This record gives sequence, C-alpha cells and structure tokens, in this order.
Amino acid sequence: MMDKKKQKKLEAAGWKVGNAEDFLELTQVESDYISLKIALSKHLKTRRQSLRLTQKDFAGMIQSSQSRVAKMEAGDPGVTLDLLVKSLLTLKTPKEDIEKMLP
Amino acid sequence: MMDKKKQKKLEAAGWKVGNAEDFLELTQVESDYISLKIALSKHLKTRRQSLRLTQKDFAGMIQSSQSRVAKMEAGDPGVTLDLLVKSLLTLKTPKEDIEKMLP
DNA sequence: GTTAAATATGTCAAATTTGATATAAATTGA
DNA sequence: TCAATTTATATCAAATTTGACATATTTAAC
Repeated sequence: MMDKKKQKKLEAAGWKVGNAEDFLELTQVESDYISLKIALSKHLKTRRQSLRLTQKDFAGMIQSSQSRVAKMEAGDPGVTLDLLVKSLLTLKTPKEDIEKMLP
Repeated sequence: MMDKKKQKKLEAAGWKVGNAEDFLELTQVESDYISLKIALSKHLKTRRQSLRLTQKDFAGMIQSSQSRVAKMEAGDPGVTLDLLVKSLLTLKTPKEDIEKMLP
C-alpha cells in the first residue's frame, strides 16, 4: 500500500523525466519491506523446485491457482506477506532460512 | 483467509456446542501463521509503549489511524502481516526480536 | 521441429483489508 | 471525583488482494 501509492505517483507522472525528485523516493521501511518480499519470493521458488513440485501442484496444496503461484514467485507487488509466509510454512521452510531473509 | 474461513465456519455454527468436530480444526500452517501474527502484535504493543508513543502518534508515523493501531495490537485477525511488519520496521525493531517470534 | 508440460501474463468479480470516523470504555493525574 | 488523555470497538466506503480463468510464452523430451 505504501509502495502502491508511490507506484501510482510514478504512473501519474507518466515516467516523465525531470522529476528525479519523486523518483525512487523510498523510505528505509519501504525499501526493507520490498526487499523482504522479494527474498521470500525467490526462496519460495527455489524451495518449491527443490521439492520437485510444479506450480500447479503447489497451488493445490495452498488452495490457490497456478497463476497466483507464478505471481508470488515473480515478486509481484500485489502479493501479500501473508500469502508468501503461509506458502513457505506449507513447504516447511526451516526457520533459519527465513531468519536469513530478515532485513 | 485460511483462518477467516474457519472463523466464518465457527460464526455460522454460532458457537453451538456439540460440534467439537469442526472446532479448532487448524492445520499446522494455520496455527503457526496465527501464532506468528499474535506474537508480532504483542511485540508491537510493548515496543510502542517502551518508546512512549501513543497509538495516535504511532498511527501518524505509519499514515494510519489510532483505531487501526488498536486493532493491530489486539491481534485482530483482519490485520495483515504486511501491516504488522511495516509497523515493526518503522519502530526499528531489531532483527533478533523478530527472529525469536518465528515459528 | 513437434508435442506436451510447465510457467508467465492479463483480466475480473468476489472477498478482504484499509484508513477514517464516531463513540464507548478505560486509564491517568490532579 | 472528575476532566483529560488514551485505548477499545463498531461501522463503512474505497482500495487492494484473491482465486479462477484464458491464453501466451517458455522449457523439455523425443
């Protein structure tokens, strides 16, 4: 939501040059939050793969859809931490692995 | 979402006795997920208090409202991990503190 | 190269979460 | 006690996220 607003702001600006002012103006919190989500996404993908699960199979395990799993793994901004964390828990991701991703 | 469904199920059952069957039928993932959120909630509250911030002050820091902060700290199921994590990051919660709360 | 399986991308209605607001209840300090 | 501050609870429209679906693209095996 914080980053969605920024995104909207950028979209509204139409990627116009000249205002590097607003551009990538991320707070530390926003930056950390995004980094965390991306790290979790990547880990989810490698973990699913190491377990030889297809996105479709895994989607079934979490009552979701293949496309949503793809979005999760792609680091889509519109995926919650909730969904990512539940996913990692479902794959029994070791606590130590998650700890390493914390900012 | 997973636990919302369970909740609805419970609500629908109107807390009737007799079906301890469905009752508290939580998977390990659901249970871990809820525990995590509750731990983060509690930590948020104690951390905010130790920094001598009112809920209103803190709400201002995260562009939210006092009532939402109250819900966060009360462990309201309708609060995302995203919001909780952003909140803890805003209060510069040490990584070690968060690590301790992981399931 | 063809085929099949897996993954990526786009769209959408339904469900959930959000900040805001109002107001009740609890806590604090005189 | 009591007034002021803080926190809890309820409600709601707006915004966001969701699973599902369609379909395109990539990958793998032959």
